[in-house]
Amino acid sequence: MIANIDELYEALKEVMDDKKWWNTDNLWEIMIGAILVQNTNWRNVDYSLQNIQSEVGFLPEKILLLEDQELEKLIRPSGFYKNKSQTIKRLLKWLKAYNFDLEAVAAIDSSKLRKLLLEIKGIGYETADVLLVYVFKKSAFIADKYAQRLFQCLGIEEHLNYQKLQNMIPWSETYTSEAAQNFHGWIVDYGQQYLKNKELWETGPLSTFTLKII
DNA sequence: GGCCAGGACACCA
DNA sequence: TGGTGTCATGGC
Repeated sequence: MIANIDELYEALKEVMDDKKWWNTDNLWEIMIGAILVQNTNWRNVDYSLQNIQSEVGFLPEKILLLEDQELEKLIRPSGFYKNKSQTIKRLLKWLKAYNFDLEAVAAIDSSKLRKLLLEIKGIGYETADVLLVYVFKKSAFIADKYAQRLFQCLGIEEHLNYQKLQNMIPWSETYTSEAAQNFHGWIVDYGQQYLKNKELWETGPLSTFTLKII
């Protein structure tokens, strides 16, 4: 268990820019981007998002009307396009039962909503948490690869995976959705700047941060 | 030309 | 529960 997660939050806040992680307020774009970015470079995702934007403008009804092959063609640049196109359709079909009313879905209790999202094939822990935090404005700690790398660098000895790290973090829902977004965004940014290799890590401002492990 | 990028899943022991 | 192969593209 990590005892000073709040100190890490403050330390990141101190050294990182307060930029928005997504360049859009369109929740449907964020949702689809969250699926497309699975194990994929953001640049490639951007090509796909532009294709979807120009073809159907992120309207969920229109996306569901696309033939499988049409959707696959639009998202081809971001890779794994057969899997991802089906995941997008499954998620949108699930949301159709709520009349595409994202506010109604967001009203569902956080842990129940997480379970429901995880029942959708193609949505795993990370994507579910990203959707919770960025689309449904819930509070959660996103324990992605960059977070795992960061905590590994900070001295966690055992090999981490998504669940292990998340279980080590006593995440309090007193953190707002915005705080959860900040935390995640800062960690990813930090990872891209300072977690490429050991030498880089040692030049970073967090290399002297001391994790309290209990 | 090999390697990587904000995963997820089926299959196996 | 935990490890491994598979799904795929574009940029560096």
